[in-house]
Amino acid sequence: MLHIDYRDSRPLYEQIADEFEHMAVCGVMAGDTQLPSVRQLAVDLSINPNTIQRAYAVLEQRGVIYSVKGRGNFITPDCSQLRQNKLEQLRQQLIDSACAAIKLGATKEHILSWAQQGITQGEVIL
Amino acid sequence: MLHIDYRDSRPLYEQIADEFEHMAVCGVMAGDTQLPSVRQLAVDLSINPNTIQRAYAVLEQRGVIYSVKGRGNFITPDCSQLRQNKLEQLRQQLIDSACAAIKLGATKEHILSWAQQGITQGEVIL
Amino acid sequence: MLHIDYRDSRPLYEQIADEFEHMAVCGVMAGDTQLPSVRQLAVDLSINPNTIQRAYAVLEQRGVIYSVKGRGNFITPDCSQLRQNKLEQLRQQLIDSACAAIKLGATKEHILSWAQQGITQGEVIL
Amino acid sequence: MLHIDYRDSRPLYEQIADEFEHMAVCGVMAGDTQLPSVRQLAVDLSINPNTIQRAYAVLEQRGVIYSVKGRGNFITPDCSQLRQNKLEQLRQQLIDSACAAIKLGATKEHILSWAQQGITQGEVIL
DNA sequence: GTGGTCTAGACCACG
DNA sequence: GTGGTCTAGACCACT
Repeated sequence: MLHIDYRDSRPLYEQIADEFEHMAVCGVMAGDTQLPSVRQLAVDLSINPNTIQRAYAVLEQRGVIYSVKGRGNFITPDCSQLRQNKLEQLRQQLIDSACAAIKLGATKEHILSWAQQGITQGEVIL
Repeated sequence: MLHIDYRDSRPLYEQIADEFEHMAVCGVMAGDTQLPSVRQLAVDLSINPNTIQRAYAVLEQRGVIYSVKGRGNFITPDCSQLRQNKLEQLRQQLIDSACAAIKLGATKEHILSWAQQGITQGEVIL
Repeated sequence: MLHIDYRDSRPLYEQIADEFEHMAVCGVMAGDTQLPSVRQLAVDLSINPNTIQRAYAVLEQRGVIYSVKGRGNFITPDCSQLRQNKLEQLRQQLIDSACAAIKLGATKEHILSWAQQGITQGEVIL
Repeated sequence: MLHIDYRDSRPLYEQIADEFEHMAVCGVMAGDTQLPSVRQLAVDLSINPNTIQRAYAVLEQRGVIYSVKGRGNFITPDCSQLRQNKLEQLRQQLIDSACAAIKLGATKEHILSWAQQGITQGEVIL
């Protein structure tokens, strides 16, 4: 089940889109898997169908899903590109953080220890 | 001079506040340095004074500056706390990036190399 | 066998109709050739018979096929008119593209080289 | 004034977006030119503001405009990339038309004459 | 005043 | 049943 946080400053449609993108790119939802229908998800989350519709439109624009009129929305089969983009984004983010921390006086050892911390944290959950 | 980017999606007041905070926490502006007056900065940037006022309010709320009625706004002298907060924030961000990248299949070596890249990048500019 | 692309944004009935029209106008299917029955094609493509029915209706309306009650659907023998229409359509499309490209600053040489490219591409496949 | 065609099968928001994109890429609207406000254009065209809003969202996603909260929407200054994309699109379209026409029996001379026709048509209007 | 988000409800096209 | 478009009107954030 999706988790929506009304106190989050991000719009609802973006939260929903991000959650599905995460599931798609992580392989939790395989290619060609059908997403819940706009109307069904709307009642499940107690959210207006238009908002769900918008979330799905965003996902289609991002290339995460494809939509077929009269049939439904489905995960795009080839996710390798999506994963690459996501990794590149994370890479840039990590570099930026490290760079900024150094400028604020963090030592090289600090940074590497944080990175190590993130690594073990990521492996544990696997 | 401050740099404002109208094409940035962030609100103007936030851009201005972030720039001042960056200068304060990096030591570019020392403690008790006086900030430009609301009106003066407004005409310099060709921006509504209300926007500047709000930026300063945000900075005061963040503890980056203090304001003295009738005199002006000044950088908070003790920046160590601010720097600590900022570093903690960067640390969490770096850990999150590393963690997420691992989950997407990045290797331990990748992460450490990226961190190293950020370190050298940060040192170069010093 | 017909090729259906569920990720295509065009409706299924249109994809099917276009494929048959293409085969008819190119001579791949000769005049009076019988098309597969609605029910048969429906099971072959795992598609709702209504969709096939609609595709055939579109083709009949376009003049590409004729239907005989109780016998089936057949390619219209005289394809010269269809081919003329199609060519006229392509001609207009090509002129429009060239015209628009010129307005955007493309040179006369560019256009002619593109046209030449299309020509060789079309001849190669023959 | 924009021209909206209710008999066009394309959605209204797409018609509006296309018209503005055309004006931007052709230089009719220079960089940083402000577009009419969402509400104003809505009353001018007697169209719901949401529809205009969506058209503008599409344009922003395409990189044709940028939007500033509280100020308005503006044409993206650097249009060179947009023009390149548009030209590449026209190029592919022209090649496809020529290729298809050849396959339907058009002669090389036909194609070149059509291309020439498009060229002169484009130049005349300049 | 500006743009952005969300809700509610209608209508159409597709399968 | 499905997705897609449009209208009407509300509320919020920003300048």
